[in-house]
Amino acid sequence: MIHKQKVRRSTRQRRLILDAVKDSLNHPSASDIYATLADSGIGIATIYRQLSALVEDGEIGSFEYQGEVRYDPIVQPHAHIVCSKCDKIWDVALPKGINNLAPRNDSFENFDVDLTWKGVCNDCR
Amino acid sequence: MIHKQKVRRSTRQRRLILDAVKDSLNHPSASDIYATLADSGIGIATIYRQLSALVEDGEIGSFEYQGEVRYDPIVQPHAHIVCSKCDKIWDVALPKGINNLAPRNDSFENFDVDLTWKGVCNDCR
DNA sequence: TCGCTATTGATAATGAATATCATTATCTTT
DNA sequence: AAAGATAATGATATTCATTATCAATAGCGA
Repeated sequence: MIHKQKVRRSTRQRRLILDAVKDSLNHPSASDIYATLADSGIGIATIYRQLSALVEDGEIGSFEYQGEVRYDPIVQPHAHIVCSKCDKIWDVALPKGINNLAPRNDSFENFDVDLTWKGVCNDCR
Repeated sequence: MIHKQKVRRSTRQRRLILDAVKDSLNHPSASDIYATLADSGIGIATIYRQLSALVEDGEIGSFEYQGEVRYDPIVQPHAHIVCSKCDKIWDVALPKGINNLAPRNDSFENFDVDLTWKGVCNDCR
Protein backbone atom coordinates (compact mmCIF):
# COMPACT_ATOMS: atom_id res chain seq x y z
CA MET A 1 0.00 0.00 0.00
CA ILE A 2 1.50 3.26 -1.16
CA HIS A 3 1.15 6.35 0.99
CA LYS A 4 -1.56 8.66 -0.17
CA GLN A 5 0.18 11.63 -1.77
CA LYS A 6 -0.42 14.69 0.33
CA VAL A 7 -1.82 17.38 -1.90
CA ARG A 8 0.43 20.39 -2.21
CA ARG A 9 -1.43 23.68 -2.06
CA SER A 10 -0.43 26.79 -3.96
CA THR A 11 0.08 29.59 -1.47
CA ARG A 12 1.33 33.11 -1.75
CA GLN A 13 4.32 32.18 0.36
CA ARG A 14 5.27 29.20 -1.78
CA ARG A 15 5.04 31.22 -4.98
CA LEU A 16 7.17 34.05 -3.59
CA ILE A 17 9.83 31.70 -2.25
CA LEU A 18 10.02 29.76 -5.50
CA ASP A 19 10.35 32.99 -7.46
CA ALA A 20 13.06 34.25 -5.14
CA VAL A 21 15.15 31.14 -5.68
CA LYS A 22 14.51 31.10 -9.41
CA ASP A 23 15.62 34.72 -9.66
CA SER A 24 18.70 34.21 -7.48
CA LEU A 25 22.26 34.28 -8.74
CA ASN A 26 24.24 33.52 -5.60
CA HIS A 27 23.12 30.10 -4.35
CA PRO A 28 21.20 31.62 -1.44
CA SER A 29 20.77 30.08 1.97
CA ALA A 30 17.47 30.00 3.82
CA SER A 31 18.31 33.19 5.66
CA ASP A 32 19.29 34.86 2.39
CA ILE A 33 15.82 34.10 1.04
CA TYR A 34 14.32 35.30 4.29
CA ALA A 35 16.17 38.59 3.89
CA THR A 36 15.15 38.92 0.27
CA LEU A 37 11.51 38.49 1.21
CA ALA A 38 11.75 40.58 4.35
CA ASP A 39 8.89 42.88 3.47
CA SER A 40 6.57 40.04 2.55
CA GLY A 41 5.89 39.14 6.16
CA ILE A 42 6.72 35.48 5.58
CA GLY A 43 7.89 33.77 8.76
CA ILE A 44 11.28 32.10 8.96
CA ALA A 45 9.70 28.71 9.65
CA THR A 46 7.75 28.92 6.42
CA ILE A 47 10.92 29.78 4.54
CA TYR A 48 12.58 26.61 5.78
CA ARG A 49 9.48 24.48 5.25
CA GLN A 50 8.82 25.61 1.71
CA LEU A 51 12.46 25.44 0.65
CA SER A 52 12.52 21.82 1.77
CA ALA A 53 9.22 21.14 0.04
CA LEU A 54 10.38 22.75 -3.20
CA VAL A 55 13.52 20.61 -3.19
CA GLU A 56 11.43 17.52 -2.48
CA ASP A 57 9.14 18.41 -5.37
CA GLY A 58 12.08 18.87 -7.72
CA GLU A 59 11.33 22.55 -8.30
CA ILE A 60 14.74 23.72 -7.09
CA GLY A 61 18.10 22.17 -6.28
CA SER A 62 20.11 22.18 -3.08
CA PHE A 63 23.49 21.32 -1.67
CA GLU A 64 25.30 22.00 1.55
CA TYR A 65 28.30 24.24 1.92
CA GLN A 66 30.00 25.66 4.97
CA GLY A 67 27.53 24.17 7.38
CA GLU A 68 24.39 25.46 5.73
CA VAL A 69 22.08 24.42 2.94
CA ARG A 70 22.28 26.43 -0.26
CA TYR A 71 19.50 26.54 -2.83
CA ASP A 72 19.85 26.53 -6.56
CA PRO A 73 17.49 27.64 -9.34
CA ILE A 74 19.10 25.05 -11.61
CA VAL A 75 17.69 21.59 -11.18
CA GLN A 76 19.73 19.91 -13.90
CA PRO A 77 22.75 18.06 -12.50
CA HIS A 78 25.82 20.25 -12.50
CA ALA A 79 29.01 20.82 -10.54
CA HIS A 80 30.21 23.76 -8.49
CA ILE A 81 33.45 25.62 -8.00
CA VAL A 82 33.92 27.41 -4.72
CA CYS A 83 36.56 29.89 -3.69
CA SER A 84 37.96 28.96 -0.30
CA LYS A 85 38.89 32.58 0.34
CA CYS A 86 35.72 34.50 -0.44
CA ASP A 87 33.28 31.57 -0.43
CA LYS A 88 31.74 32.56 -3.75
CA ILE A 89 30.21 29.72 -5.70
CA TRP A 90 30.10 29.24 -9.45
CA ASP A 91 28.08 26.81 -11.53
CA VAL A 92 29.94 24.64 -13.96
CA ALA A 93 28.92 21.78 -16.23
CA LEU A 94 29.50 18.26 -15.04
CA PRO A 95 32.49 16.76 -16.81
CA LYS A 96 31.28 14.84 -19.84
CA GLY A 97 31.08 11.15 -19.08
CA ILE A 98 31.23 11.55 -15.31
CA ASN A 99 28.30 9.19 -14.95
CA ASN A 100 30.26 6.44 -16.66
CA LEU A 101 32.91 6.84 -13.99
CA ALA A 102 30.48 6.10 -11.19
CA PRO A 103 31.44 3.05 -9.16
CA ARG A 104 28.44 1.04 -10.32
CA ASN A 105 28.30 -2.53 -9.20
CA ASP A 106 25.92 -5.16 -7.94
CA SER A 107 25.73 -3.80 -4.46
CA PHE A 108 25.01 -0.17 -5.16
CA GLU A 109 22.74 1.76 -7.44
CA ASN A 110 23.92 5.29 -8.15
CA PHE A 111 21.56 7.99 -9.13
CA ASP A 112 23.09 11.24 -8.06
CA VAL A 113 26.49 12.88 -8.02
CA ASP A 114 27.70 15.81 -5.96
CA LEU A 115 30.88 17.35 -7.34
CA THR A 116 32.62 20.44 -6.06
CA TRP A 117 36.00 21.83 -6.89
CA LYS A 118 37.61 24.09 -4.32
CA GLY A 119 40.27 26.64 -5.11
CA VAL A 120 41.12 30.29 -5.08
CA CYS A 121 39.42 32.57 -7.53
CA ASN A 122 41.05 35.28 -9.56
CA ASP A 123 39.77 38.12 -7.41
CA CYS A 124 41.34 36.60 -4.31
CA ARG A 125 44.79 36.17 -5.84
CA MET B 1 56.15 39.50 7.13
CA ILE B 2 54.81 35.97 7.53
CA HIS B 3 52.91 35.03 10.68
CA LYS B 4 55.02 33.19 13.16
CA GLN B 5 53.90 29.57 13.09
CA LYS B 6 52.24 28.68 16.36
CA VAL B 7 53.96 25.64 17.76
CA ARG B 8 51.72 22.63 18.13
CA ARG B 9 52.16 20.75 21.39
CA SER B 10 51.77 17.02 21.78
CA THR B 11 49.16 16.32 24.40
CA ARG B 12 47.48 13.22 25.71
CA GLN B 13 44.18 14.48 24.29
CA ARG B 14 45.56 15.12 20.83
CA ARG B 15 47.15 11.69 20.66
CA LEU B 16 43.98 9.93 21.78
CA ILE B 17 41.81 11.86 19.33
CA LEU B 18 44.17 11.22 16.43
CA ASP B 19 44.28 7.50 17.27
CA ALA B 20 40.49 7.35 17.50
CA VAL B 21 40.11 8.79 14.02
CA LYS B 22 42.89 6.66 12.58
CA ASP B 23 41.24 3.53 14.00
CA SER B 24 37.75 4.51 12.85
CA LEU B 25 35.88 2.78 10.06
CA ASN B 26 32.69 4.81 9.88
CA HIS B 27 33.65 8.40 9.08
CA PRO B 28 32.90 9.57 12.61
CA SER B 29 31.53 12.96 13.60
CA ALA B 30 32.88 15.00 16.49
CA SER B 31 30.26 13.58 18.83
CA ASP B 32 31.10 10.05 17.66
CA ILE B 33 34.70 10.63 18.70
CA TYR B 34 33.51 12.16 21.96
CA ALA B 35 31.49 9.00 22.64
CA THR B 36 34.40 6.75 21.71
CA LEU B 37 36.64 8.57 24.15
CA ALA B 38 33.97 8.94 26.81
CA ASP B 39 36.03 7.39 29.60
CA SER B 40 39.07 9.50 28.81
CA GLY B 41 37.62 12.60 30.44
CA ILE B 42 38.33 14.73 27.39
CA GLY B 43 35.95 17.69 27.15
CA ILE B 44 33.77 18.21 24.09
CA ALA B 45 35.41 21.54 23.32
CA THR B 46 38.80 19.87 23.10
CA ILE B 47 37.35 17.24 20.76
CA TYR B 48 36.20 19.97 18.37
CA ARG B 49 39.39 21.98 18.72
CA GLN B 50 41.74 19.09 18.12
CA LEU B 51 39.74 17.64 15.24
CA SER B 52 39.94 21.01 13.49
CA ALA B 53 43.65 21.27 14.28
CA LEU B 54 44.35 17.76 13.00
CA VAL B 55 42.59 18.56 9.74
CA GLU B 56 44.52 21.80 9.46
CA ASP B 57 47.76 19.92 10.04
CA GLY B 58 46.91 17.39 7.35
CA GLU B 59 46.83 14.49 9.80
CA ILE B 60 43.26 13.51 9.00
CA GLY B 61 40.66 14.31 6.35
CA SER B 62 37.21 15.79 6.66
CA PHE B 63 34.05 16.45 4.71
CA GLU B 64 30.55 17.50 5.57
CA TYR B 65 27.52 15.30 5.27
CA GLN B 66 24.01 15.73 6.57
CA GLY B 67 24.76 18.95 8.33
CA GLU B 68 27.77 17.79 10.28
CA VAL B 69 31.49 17.41 9.72
CA ARG B 70 32.74 13.88 9.32
CA TYR B 71 36.36 12.90 9.86
CA ASP B 72 38.39 10.46 7.84
CA PRO B 73 41.57 8.52 8.62
CA ILE B 74 42.43 8.63 4.93
CA VAL B 75 44.16 11.83 3.87
CA GLN B 76 44.74 10.88 0.25
CA PRO B 77 42.12 12.39 -2.07
CA HIS B 78 39.27 9.98 -2.63
CA ALA B 79 35.55 9.96 -3.31
CA HIS B 80 32.62 8.74 -1.23
CA ILE B 81 29.46 6.82 -1.87
CA VAL B 82 26.61 7.40 0.54
CA CYS B 83 23.37 5.51 0.94
CA SER B 84 20.47 7.92 1.13
CA LYS B 85 18.45 5.38 3.10
CA CYS B 86 20.77 4.31 5.88
CA ASP B 87 23.34 7.13 5.58
CA LYS B 88 26.28 4.73 5.57
CA ILE B 89 29.36 6.04 3.80
CA TRP B 90 31.89 4.10 1.75
CA ASP B 91 35.29 5.14 0.48
CA VAL B 92 35.98 4.78 -3.17
CA ALA B 93 38.86 5.75 -5.41
CA LEU B 94 38.61 8.96 -7.36
CA PRO B 95 37.88 8.22 -11.01
CA LYS B 96 41.14 8.07 -12.90
CA GLY B 97 41.78 11.33 -14.67
CA ILE B 98 39.25 13.35 -12.70
CA ASN B 99 41.82 16.08 -12.18
CA ASN B 100 42.12 16.54 -15.91
CA LEU B 101 38.39 17.22 -16.00
CA ALA B 102 38.66 20.13 -13.60
CA PRO B 103 37.49 23.41 -15.11
CA ARG B 104 40.95 24.93 -15.05
CA ASN B 105 41.28 28.33 -16.62
CA ASP B 106 42.91 31.68 -16.16
CA SER B 107 40.57 32.88 -13.49
CA PHE B 108 40.61 29.92 -11.15
CA GLU B 109 43.20 27.67 -9.65
CA ASN B 110 41.85 24.30 -8.58
CA PHE B 111 43.51 22.27 -5.94
CA ASP B 112 40.86 20.13 -4.35
CA VAL B 113 37.90 18.07 -5.43
CA ASP B 114 34.98 16.87 -3.37
CA LEU B 115 33.08 14.06 -5.05
CA THR B 116 30.20 12.09 -3.60
CA TRP B 117 27.84 9.67 -5.24
CA LYS B 118 24.49 9.16 -3.61
CA GLY B 119 22.38 6.08 -4.06
CA VAL B 120 20.76 3.16 -2.31
CA CYS B 121 22.95 0.41 -1.01
CA ASN B 122 22.30 -3.28 -1.36
CA ASP B 123 21.19 -3.75 2.23
CA CYS B 124 18.49 -1.09 1.82
CA ARG B 125 17.00 -2.61 -1.32
C1' DT C 1 -20.71 28.52 0.81
C1' DC C 2 -19.17 24.55 3.75
C1' DG C 3 -15.92 21.58 5.57
C1' DC C 4 -11.61 19.31 5.56
C1' DT C 5 -6.98 19.80 6.29
C1' DA C 6 -2.58 21.66 4.46
C1' DT C 7 -0.18 25.74 5.57
C1' DT C 8 1.22 29.56 8.22
C1' DG C 9 3.54 32.43 11.88
C1' DA C 10 5.28 32.88 16.43
C1' DT C 11 8.18 30.83 19.24
C1' DA C 12 10.29 27.11 21.89
C1' DA C 13 13.54 23.52 21.31
C1' DT C 14 17.32 20.98 19.35
C1' DG C 15 21.96 20.12 17.87
C1' DA C 16 26.42 21.26 15.99
C1' DA C 17 30.05 24.25 16.55
C1' DT C 18 32.52 28.26 18.56
C1' DA C 19 33.89 31.74 22.27
C1' DT C 20 35.35 32.76 26.90
C1' DC C 21 38.36 32.29 30.63
C1' DA C 22 40.59 30.58 34.65
C1' DT C 23 43.55 26.67 35.27
C1' DT C 24 46.85 23.15 33.71
C1' DA C 25 50.49 21.16 31.11
C1' DT C 26 54.13 21.29 27.51
C1' DC C 27 58.36 22.83 25.84
C1' DT C 28 62.37 25.71 25.73
C1' DT C 29 65.83 27.92 28.19
C1' DT C 30 68.69 28.28 32.09
C1' DA D 1 65.87 19.93 37.48
C1' DA D 2 63.52 24.51 38.02
C1' DA D 3 61.51 28.64 35.82
C1' DG D 4 59.13 31.18 32.47
C1' DA D 5 56.33 31.64 28.45
C1' DT D 6 52.38 30.26 26.39
C1' DA D 7 49.65 26.52 24.07
C1' DA D 8 46.04 23.52 25.49
C1' DT D 9 42.33 22.05 28.39
C1' DG D 10 37.62 21.70 30.52
C1' DA D 11 33.46 23.75 31.94
C1' DT D 12 30.17 26.34 30.26
C1' DA D 13 27.90 30.16 27.91
C1' DT D 14 26.81 31.51 23.33
C1' DT D 15 25.88 31.48 18.51
C1' DC D 16 23.65 29.86 14.53
C1' DA D 17 21.07 26.80 11.47
C1' DT D 18 17.27 24.05 11.54
C1' DT D 19 13.19 21.56 13.37
C1' DA D 20 9.06 20.90 16.45
C1' DT D 21 4.82 22.62 18.44
C1' DC D 22 0.35 24.45 18.08
C1' DA D 23 -3.43 27.56 17.60
C1' DA D 24 -5.13 30.28 13.78
C1' DT D 25 -5.64 30.80 8.81
C1' DA D 26 -6.53 29.81 4.11
C1' DG D 27 -6.66 26.64 -0.20
C1' DC D 28 -9.53 23.65 -2.61
C1' DG D 29 -12.93 20.10 -3.60
C1' DA D 30 -17.81 19.01 -2.78
